[in-house]
Amino acid sequence: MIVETEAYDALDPASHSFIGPTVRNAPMFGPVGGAYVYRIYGLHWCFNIVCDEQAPGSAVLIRAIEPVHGADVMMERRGTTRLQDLCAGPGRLCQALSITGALNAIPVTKAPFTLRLAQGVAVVSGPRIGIRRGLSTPWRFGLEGSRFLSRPMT
DNA sequence: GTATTGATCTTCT
DNA sequence: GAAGATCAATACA
Repeated sequence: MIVETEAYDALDPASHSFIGPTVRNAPMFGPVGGAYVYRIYGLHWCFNIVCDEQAPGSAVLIRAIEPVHGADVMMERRGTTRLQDLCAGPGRLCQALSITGALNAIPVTKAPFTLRLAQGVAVVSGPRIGIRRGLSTPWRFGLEGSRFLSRPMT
């Protein structure tokens, strides 16, 4: 279950789409529902879902998930058995779910992806993580009280 | 517990 | 050539 996200759009200086379409960020300007997967710091992958038909260049970074199914497989991929360390962080969840650049630009509405809407969850917001001061908009969203966030929402 | 640093690739200057 | 939507190991308190 997705428990933490961050929002980016083309008007946001911290967004990859801010500079306009390039080879790397092309999926952000592609069809809504597409995956945007990019490498960061040379070794981790980050997974976004393209959104907002009315505003090209918009996407949501998935920052943390709560393991509900297949924790055993995730532990094997991540090399840890600590539940809180499995998927709490954009790079970690990609390793846990085996998301790589091979899935870049693929619609998340098709295999190997499956998305379902969560029911009755309370969402809170806060400043984004890892964005330089002044650019961190309050566009981070998390499940209230979740123990599986990459960082507390405060 | 917090702080620091290395890993190592892609993109843009 | 520098910086980055990060993580894990290490050093120290």
